[in-house]
Order: sequence, then structure tokens, then C-alpha cells
Amino acid sequence: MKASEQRRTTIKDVAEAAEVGVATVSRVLSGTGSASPATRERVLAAAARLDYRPSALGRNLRRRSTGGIGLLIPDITDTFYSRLADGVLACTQAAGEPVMVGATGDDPEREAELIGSLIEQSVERVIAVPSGDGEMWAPAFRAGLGVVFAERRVRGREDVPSVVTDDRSGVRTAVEYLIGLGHRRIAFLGRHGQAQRARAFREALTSLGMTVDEELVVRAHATRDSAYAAASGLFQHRPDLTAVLAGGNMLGEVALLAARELDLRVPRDVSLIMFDDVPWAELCSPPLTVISQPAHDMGYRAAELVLREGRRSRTVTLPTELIVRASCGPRR
Amino acid sequence: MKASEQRRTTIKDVAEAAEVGVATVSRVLSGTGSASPATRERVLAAAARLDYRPSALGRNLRRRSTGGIGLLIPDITDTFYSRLADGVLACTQAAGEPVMVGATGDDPEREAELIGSLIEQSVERVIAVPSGDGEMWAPAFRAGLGVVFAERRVRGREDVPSVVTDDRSGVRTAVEYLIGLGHRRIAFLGRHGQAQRARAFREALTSLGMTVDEELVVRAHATRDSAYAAASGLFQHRPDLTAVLAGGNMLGEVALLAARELDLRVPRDVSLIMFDDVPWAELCSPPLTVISQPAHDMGYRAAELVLREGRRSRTVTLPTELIVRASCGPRR
DNA sequence: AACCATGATGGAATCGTTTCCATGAAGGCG
DNA sequence: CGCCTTCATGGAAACGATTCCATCATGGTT
Repeated sequence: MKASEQRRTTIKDVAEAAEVGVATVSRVLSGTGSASPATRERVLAAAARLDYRPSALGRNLRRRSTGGIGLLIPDITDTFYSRLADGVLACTQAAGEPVMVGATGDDPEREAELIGSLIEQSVERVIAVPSGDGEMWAPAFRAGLGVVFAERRVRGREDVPSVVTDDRSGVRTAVEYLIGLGHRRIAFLGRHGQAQRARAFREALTSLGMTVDEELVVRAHATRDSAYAAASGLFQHRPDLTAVLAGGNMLGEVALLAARELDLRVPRDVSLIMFDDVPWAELCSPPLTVISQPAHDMGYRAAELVLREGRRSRTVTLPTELIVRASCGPRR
Repeated sequence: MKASEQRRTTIKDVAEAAEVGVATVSRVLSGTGSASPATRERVLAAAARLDYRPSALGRNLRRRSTGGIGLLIPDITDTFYSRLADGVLACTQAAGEPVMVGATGDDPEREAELIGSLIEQSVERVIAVPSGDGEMWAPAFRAGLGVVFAERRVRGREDVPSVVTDDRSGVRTAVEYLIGLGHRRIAFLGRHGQAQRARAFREALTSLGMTVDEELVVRAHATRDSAYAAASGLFQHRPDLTAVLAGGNMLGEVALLAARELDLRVPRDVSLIMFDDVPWAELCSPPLTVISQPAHDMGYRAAELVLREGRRSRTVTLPTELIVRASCGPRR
């Protein structure tokens, strides 16, 4: 069977078959304008008979925009982001909008490239977990993109609608819980791009009357290796710490791994709280105490926001929840 | 700042600025055809000065195809598929091709819709983990799409290039391992769409001289709830089974959960092997023995295949590996 | 000197749709 | 009966690129 170059059936074919003009076909099919019931009938029949599907290409060119939505996330492999993406897809699929996904790896440069590529595609709406600063996003705004940020915001772009979790209260709840258990030397293990959480961590500590030990606030890069190195380094440099707050599920995972590797018992030797609940958290040994985040909702809400961009919508803050399992104990 | 409707700079603007014709600009910028060094210089300078980016819209219409690639997976939330997607992105991003992702939920109907939407977008290449049968895919082939299947194949479409794991040998290795430990009543917990693995399971059993107990071969739907129900039902109906082979990481997860819920100890009361290695498998209690699959590679290879579709490429089979941890023990 | 091959160049057609505008028919109303 | 409004309709002009084709200049060969 040869891949024959059969011409796609166009609106012209339908027009001929229905014995009307192309304009009429377009009006009937898109529901705009008026048409007599009789011709409407004929057009619909012809379209069905020829199995006609309007080409998005022509339409997009005329409309000067792709209907599609761009989605930029740091790492699709991270369950938090994949749940977020799932939420986005759930909403956009209902709206029939295609979604172009790009993985930034939390690298501003790659992000800039991806933004450029989206502009080139004439995508007009973007949902992004931003890694770059305001600078990177300038071209996007210049091109008139409708942008919604998720999970994080961008300094200097506070006017961009965004959907975030209530980091401050989440972190504070976790810190209070740990302090309540008697812990005093608590570490925060975060990733680049989680400056917000690190800040919230410091705030919570000071507002609870403790001093911030900057050595206990460490940041890793987006890769698993970097995270493991950071966690392991933390435990080795500061054997005196008694609790760790991990800023994401990958961080929590490697923290647990590193602790185990160094023969530290959780929670006897060190307590662990992880941001973001995941299905396997209760399968772990010990089951992990977590601060759950509504990742799916977050994506869904972001998609809603970007789809009806008419309303000047402010940022949405989603609540977190402390789920106590077994990875935290009293200070040893 | 008002979102002014500033016109996008087009090839015409560049042509004017460089004092040449649009054809020349196109030739210079796309590298095709010839142009004198002097004009080339002028065009390039003008393009740079105006910050010109050719619109993919115009190009695509003329070329009658979107450069993009469609990616259809059952569930982006499943780490196996998200790793696969990551592999695809890694390859396509290097090639500068945008990727449109759709989640089928293993539902043939939704899959058909998504295929339709891709055709409408004039996407010309698709990578899919197919859930429907040959029927669903007919429109795609009729439209001349370049299709590559991943993880699974479609009955009656054996000629479509695909990238799969060596299910047969993976299953067989697992079964041999369990039988070697003395197990005789082994269950297979699979999902719809994993018929291949179920078949391999039966084959392995019979070829090792055992009879197949059909009650021990169960299939769940793509949702977590359905999977949990299946696992739980299995344990309750057949308390005599001593080992379970789970066909995917979500299945393994719920199997472990269900076992724990029913006070079955792993591996003392029941042994568990899971298809697909995941980072948390060794964090579990007990650490899970798995058959690892190169999900990332799979996506990458599939993307390679679909990108250079020129070569009539046959299907690629990737190896699996048994990773022994602690979830299997001798028959109780 | 006549001729031809080659290379540079721009005009115009093309892709498939939407939408503006003009035309004609029909119907309501004074 | 004539006029005005409304509706249905089709032709044609966008949209922004690529690419065919014709034109013209140049330089080398006989």
C-alpha cells in the first residue's frame, strides 16, 4: 500500500457538493451568521458525507492564533508536576484545546527557548511553573500571550494571575508541628525555585522565637543526584539536626534514602516531613508525614484561569494540609 | 500598559527593510536557494533588527502540516508514562519539535477523539500507547499520519513501527524466579491493555509445566480504585495464593496496600513482584522486587523512530531486568 | 561577436479558512 | 403600490509563509 498523496477534503469540496458558496459552508459549520434551514441541511449533509473536518491550519492563520495552550513545567517525571499537568489536561480536554508540553528542567535558558518556540507557534495561552525571572518572560508579554503561573510566581510580575499553594501556612504548620515535638534544630531542604518556601521557613522559625541557622537551609538543583548530594551533605555536616522539612517529594525521597544510607533511623534519629503527598508515602517505611498539596486542582484552576482570560483575575491560593503519619517523632 | 494589538512583524516587513523581495527573505532565512552575500547580509541584519520570527502558522499552511508531534498516553500521572513522556520530550526538544500531549485514560473512545483532534490540527506524527483496536486508528492512517506505538501494539496493525518491552521474557523471568522460590499458586494482576503480559504469564506457566488457574489472572481498569478493588478481591477470594505478579507500578502499589489492609505480610504470607522499577520501590517496606523497564529510553526511541519516518523501521524490543529486593520469599 | 549556462532576484500563486461587503429576494408597513 | 428593513447568499480579500517561474545580468566558451 503506497502512502498516496490524497488531497484533504476542504471547505471548497463541501461547498461544491452542497451547491453553495464557501462562505455559507463556513457560516453553517461555525454556527455564526445566518442560513436558511434548507441550505443548512444540505451543507451539514454534504459535510457528513465527505467526512469533512475543517483544517485548524487555515483557521489559525486567518485568526492569527493557534487555539492551543502551552504548558511549561520543570520536570514531567516529578509526580507533583505530572499531577498538575493532569489537571491542566482534564480542563483543556473538556474545552477541546490541544496542549503543548515542554520540560524546562528549571533552567531559565531552556525556558526562554521554549517560550520562543511557543510564540513561533502562535500559541496564545501559556500555563507555566516559571524558573526564570521577569526578564525571560518579557518576550511572552510583548507577544501578547495570556500567561498564568502555577506553583510559583515571578518577582516583578506580581500582576500575572497565578495559582499557588499557601506555602507560608503550610510551612508554618509543619514547623509548629516539629517544634511541638521538641525539635530545635530543623533543616529545610529545598530546590531552586522554592525560594518562597525557604523564606516562609525562616519566617516561621523567627516568628516562633527561634533563630535561623543558615547552614540548615540548603537548596539543590532539579536533578535527583543534586538533591541526593544535598541531603547527604546536610546529614553529614550537621549530625546535630533532629528534623528535616523537605520542600518536595523528590527531596523527601532522597532525604529518606540518604538517612538510611547513613544509618540514621527515621523517626528515631531524625524526623522527616515532606511537602506534597504521594501515593507511596504511606507505603514507605516509615510512612511519611506530609504536607499535601492539591496538585491536580492547581493545574485545573490554572487552566480555567487561562481559558477565560477575559476577567482580570488575581492569584488563587490553594490550601495545604498536614497529614500525620509516622516519620516524625519526639526529639531524641 | 494596555495590551495593544501591535501587528506582528512579518516577512514583508523584513523584505521592505532590507529592500528585497519576500521570496529572497524566505530563501535566505530558510537556507534554501541562492542569494548573494551582500543581500544575505542585508536580510539577516534587517531580520535581526526587527526581531523577526517567522510565523509557524503561515509556514504550516503552505506546507500543509504542523511540525508538531502528538503524544497519546493513558495516564500522565503514572510514573511509567511520565518517564516515557520525558523521553519523548528529550528527543523532540532537541529536534525543536513541539509536542501535544493527550491523556486517553485507556479509553478507546477518548483516544478516538484525541486522534481526531490531532488530525484536525494537521499534526503529522503521533506517538501513542494505544488503547483502542485497529478500527480506532483507521482515520489516522487514512490521514497519512506517521504513527509509532509505544509499550503496546495493536492487533491487526503489526506493520506499524513500535517500541515495546520484552514482556514475554520479563514475565518469564519473574515467574521462574517465583517458582524457584517454591511458589505454585501465582496470581497475575493486570490492567486492560496488558493483554500481552497476561498472555505471556499463561505461556510462562504452562511452559514451566504448571496449569493456569484463570481465577488468578485478573484485570483492572485504569483507575486506582478499580485496581485496589481487584487486588483486594483477589486476596480475599483466593487466600491460598502465595505470590502476585503486578503488571504495573500502580498495580503493585495497590497490591501492597491491599495486602497490608488484610493483614497479609509481605513477603512472609505473600510474595510480590511488580512490573516497572520506580524510585520509591526501595523505600517501601519491604523494598519491592521489580522487573524494571527502560521507560525513558522507550519514549526516546519512539520519538527517534517517528522523526525519521523515512526508513521503513520495524518494531524495537527493549529488554527488562529483574531487580531483586525484599518483597519475595520462599513459599510459606 | 554570438550564444548559452548559471546565478540572483522579485512577482505572483498557493495553502484552507474566516469574514467583509455587495447583491438580491422577501416581507412589513404606510 | 412603493419604500425600507431584514435575511440569505456568494465572491473576494485577507492571514503569512513557501515556492514556482520568468526575468535579467554576468561571464565563459566557441
